[in-house]
Amino acid sequence: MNFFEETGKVAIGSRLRMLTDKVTEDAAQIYKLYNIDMQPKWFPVFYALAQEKEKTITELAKAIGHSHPSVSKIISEMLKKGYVKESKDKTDGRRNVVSLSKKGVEISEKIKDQLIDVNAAIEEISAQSQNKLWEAIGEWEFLLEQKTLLRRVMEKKKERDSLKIEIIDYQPKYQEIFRSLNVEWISQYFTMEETDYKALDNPQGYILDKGGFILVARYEGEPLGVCALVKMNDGEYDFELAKMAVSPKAQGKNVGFLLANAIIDKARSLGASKIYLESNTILKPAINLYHKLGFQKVAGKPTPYTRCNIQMELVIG
Amino acid sequence: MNFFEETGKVAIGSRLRMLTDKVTEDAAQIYKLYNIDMQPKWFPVFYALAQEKEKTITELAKAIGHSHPSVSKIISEMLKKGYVKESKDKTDGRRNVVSLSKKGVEISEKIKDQLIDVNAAIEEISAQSQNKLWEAIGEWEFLLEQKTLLRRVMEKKKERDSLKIEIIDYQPKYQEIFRSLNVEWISQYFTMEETDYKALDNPQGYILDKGGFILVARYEGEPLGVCALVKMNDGEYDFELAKMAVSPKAQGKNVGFLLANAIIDKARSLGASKIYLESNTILKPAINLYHKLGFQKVAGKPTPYTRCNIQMELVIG
DNA sequence: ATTAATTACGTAATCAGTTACGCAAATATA
DNA sequence: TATATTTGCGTAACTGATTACGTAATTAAT
Repeated sequence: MNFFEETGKVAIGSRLRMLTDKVTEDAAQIYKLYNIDMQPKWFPVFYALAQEKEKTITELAKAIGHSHPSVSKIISEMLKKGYVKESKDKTDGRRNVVSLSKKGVEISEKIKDQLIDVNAAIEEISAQSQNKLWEAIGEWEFLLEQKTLLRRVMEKKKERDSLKIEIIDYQPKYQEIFRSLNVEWISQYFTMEETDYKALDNPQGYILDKGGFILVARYEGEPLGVCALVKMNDGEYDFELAKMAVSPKAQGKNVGFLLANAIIDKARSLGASKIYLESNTILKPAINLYHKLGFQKVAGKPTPYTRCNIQMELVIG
Repeated sequence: MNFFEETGKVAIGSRLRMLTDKVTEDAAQIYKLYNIDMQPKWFPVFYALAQEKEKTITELAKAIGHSHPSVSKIISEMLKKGYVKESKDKTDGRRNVVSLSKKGVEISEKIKDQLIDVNAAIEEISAQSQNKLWEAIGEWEFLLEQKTLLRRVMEKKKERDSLKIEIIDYQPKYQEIFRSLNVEWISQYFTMEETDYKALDNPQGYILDKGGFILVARYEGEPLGVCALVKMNDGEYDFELAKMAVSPKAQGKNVGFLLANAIIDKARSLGASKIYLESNTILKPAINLYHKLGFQKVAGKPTPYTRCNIQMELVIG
């Protein structure tokens, strides 16, 4: 089980928490050292009020990055100590405008020395370290703002999954999976049609022998996606992309994208210049995928499928 | 009140907390992404067990840096899920030995991919930043281990206070404070003696005119500490350090140290080679101070004070 | 062999935050 | 003008941690 030993950096969350605790734990005693009767958790609110004089509960919450009930509670505690005073906003009766009381302003005077010393202590630690914590936090905040950890992990997962997916040529043993995967989604959203059965029951005769191709996507050896390139006897298009199906088991693994990409490559290698496809706008993820791949909406082509309500083409560059 | 604007770095605690929150908040969803039924708070325990196979509650608590009740609760939750199993230690009936169950081991297999991806995501963030958070945390942990934030702040306070303290020569207007500060501590711990009154009621005649000195420490203009150097008619010692008194108001401000240091300098500038003093072991802070200044215990000198149970001397280098 | 101190650990109470919810005031919309 | 939506904020319930405390087992000291 020593696999875990190599995955150290996932512990960054824990390490951050522990450091936060260590930095924070002395706070109460530091106030005592300066004879200031204040709870550490009040400080951000206090600080915000000292800077801005007047603020409503919600403004304070936003300023210090807490929820408003948290601020509400803190204010009621500080009120009991007489450090702040409340007053209703004249023009907006919902707002509770909070400001430091005379006693609060006195405390803010007393606290100055403490802030100077704490600041000096932190600067000392910074000066003694090679790596700048303050700046590093800033960078992490920025980077996580740009893209959350969840999103980054999702990308990494997709990347790694892609490596596990192999796209291979159709073989007769895949006829069953080719059929079942397609039947699954077609009958989920629509009903199977005559033309479907022709292609799915006899891919060899109906697709391959006519100059088309079928590709299969395998994930860890298991076939979980299929896609066909049907030769078209048409002056305009070389192939039709059809019978694309991915198992629900493989959802979110990028199988559709890899499969479609491979089939386009195949068409390109065969000298095709234009690919056609038919779909239905109910199938939003599919439409998005086609769009991402460069397909553009076209109209006017006759189709044997009743479920077709959108037609698209891709000009191969 | 824009003073506060300049004291930015005290906010390091808040910034750390917020970053911790941000890094942590996606955790639950990341588990969901991999279809792993686990609460984020279980992970450290899980991880520790995956590395070491068997551990008691207390060992786990130490390993993950939580309190033991916290681990106790987590284990009982994981037990309900069937991820761990408990068993009493045979040789020590108090110990609750915990290990992963079969189901737990299965989860640990499933979780590997997730760890790889999370790790990759964190490495990506690290690679995109100039400042190294991971290393910076390590340095801070080390530095705070060496000396806590509280201790550092205390030092800064002392430094700053020292600057505010001035040591000046005795003037007649300080006779009252010289008397009252000494009476205060003497009568708190002992009773005033004949010799005390002589010196305190008439410092001019009893100390200064005989070739002695008195120094006064002022904190923000207010006299809060006194110390005398009494000329001795003795073949061995030049002066006696006596009547040192610091107001309780100035406790913790290093006044005693500065005062004693100044009086030793005074003696040195007068060509003294040995200073003597008398005290009582009840007065621990005072004895510590004398020790810190280099005074050594001696014995055998006759003394007029009944409260004296320790005698010390300093050889001036 | 008692007695005292220490250790392991579970339960209870507490704490500092959160989310959920509901009321009232203000604002937007029909 | 009536009605719906949004906003401000307080209360309540929950969460993940803590400290405090009690009990039982072990170890040390007399």
